Amino acid sequence: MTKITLTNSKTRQKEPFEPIDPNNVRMYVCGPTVYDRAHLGNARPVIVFDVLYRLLRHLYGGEHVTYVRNFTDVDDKINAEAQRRKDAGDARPLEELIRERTDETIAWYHADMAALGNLVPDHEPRATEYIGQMIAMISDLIGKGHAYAKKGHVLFRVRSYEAYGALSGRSVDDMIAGARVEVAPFKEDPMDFVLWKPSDADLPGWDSPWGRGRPGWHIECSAMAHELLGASFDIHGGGIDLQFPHHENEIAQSACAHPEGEFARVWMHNEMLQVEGRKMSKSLGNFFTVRDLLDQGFPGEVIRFVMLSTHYSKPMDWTEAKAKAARKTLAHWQELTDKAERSRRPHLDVVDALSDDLNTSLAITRLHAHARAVETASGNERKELAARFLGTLELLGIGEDWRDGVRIAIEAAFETTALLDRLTQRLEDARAAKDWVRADAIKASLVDAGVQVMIGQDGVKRVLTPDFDPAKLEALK
RNA sequence: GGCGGGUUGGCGGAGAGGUUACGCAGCGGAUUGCAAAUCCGUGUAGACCGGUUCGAUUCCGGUACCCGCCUCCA
Repeated sequence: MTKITLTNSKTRQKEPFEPIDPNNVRMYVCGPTVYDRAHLGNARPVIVFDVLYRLLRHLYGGEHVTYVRNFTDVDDKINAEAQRRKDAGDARPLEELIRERTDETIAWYHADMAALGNLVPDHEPRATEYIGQMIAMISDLIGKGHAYAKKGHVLFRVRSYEAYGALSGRSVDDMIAGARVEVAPFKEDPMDFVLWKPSDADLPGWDSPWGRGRPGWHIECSAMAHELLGASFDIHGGGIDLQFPHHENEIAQSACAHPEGEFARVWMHNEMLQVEGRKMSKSLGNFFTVRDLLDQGFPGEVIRFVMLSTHYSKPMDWTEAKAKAARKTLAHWQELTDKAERSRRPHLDVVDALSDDLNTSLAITRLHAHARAVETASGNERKELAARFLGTLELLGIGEDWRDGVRIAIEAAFETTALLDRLTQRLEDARAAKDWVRADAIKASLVDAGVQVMIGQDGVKRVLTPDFDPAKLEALK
């Protein structure tokens, strides 16, 4: 079987991947805080780890892989949004407003991530549904001397965990010297972090041994990962920005609470996304959500393709030029696989590329070669190659809705098929009559409306391009 | 200050210590009524300075510049 290698942040090395249990390969990826629409940067880890999920499913079997991605629905940004609505005159209790906000954000997230061609993980736990497990874990940590309660807070005692900082390559002393730590009077050590914090009356809270309060950010992942995947599991993923402090703290909590396990064996971090060479930020005016792009007419698949064209370990630069090129490539590939059946035998060299630390860029390179092979083949061989090509694309989550020909769907949607047929017939007639002036005029107007016209041995073939404008076509009646 | 990523031909972007990456664009050709699409061919790349080596863009050291994280952030 194909062997996977993955770069493990924990060891900073590319290592052969050996699942703890090949019959149940387990991965956990940090999901979104559900206070607003997912931005483009949020989409990168989702797409990257979706490809990993697909690869694992392909190699180990769909029923032998468990993928967990959480929703963080306890957070001060969520509280602030709910409070804003309350201040705006909504009379309902805050709890209800929060639930409404998180519910609607999760629905958006599902829609947007589906539009990008991502599979839904096997479990999508919400933090609020695991408060009991978090409280139990915190109590356990206190019992073991790794945490302490003070003034309604519970803090993790960083000095009690020797390996703290190993994942991110930092030492506690260096970080304190670096001085960017919050000093709070109730902390034994400035690096200690919050496991539990008190909530006043107008904040969401749960009863606990330390009074009414809410969990700190990091504990949820430790609690949910343990509940759903056990004390040891295979892969933990997320953005590189989470490496510290979030993942470092997760490790500390989980390792101390469950010393019998090893928590995550392999840690994977994707690099950040940039936009036209700059950090995406509201202040630079280049901030946009996935939904913004979709609404601007970028197909989800194009966004996905651009994301996969850069290796996950490198900064990814989103540019319109890349999107344009991706659109062109995908249009061609779609044309190649039009009406093809999907084979279940993907090309091995692409599987190999993905198995080599998820080298999606190399996988795409190899797909180009396969595309050419389809193009140059004919008859049954072409049919077979097209089927395998389509089956290979599935590993990248591309082409899943091409099966019946999106082209046909679009034409039907615009109710232009009949009109197109008529115009095509007119072109055929003009050609048959060798009336080149008329033929050229018809062709030019079709091209102007965004219809690609291809004249070959067996007549006129037309393909709708992304620039297709039904209004212009109507004008040709 | 600490930690990390990057620097490859016009643009994007990989692998490999020595033999063509690949894609887009460009150029030449085939094909075509003309086109489009496609196919074939075509690129004096590897920030800079040292080192290791028979040989480095690839390994090692240093320099410069760009980006990010260390505070909520994927």
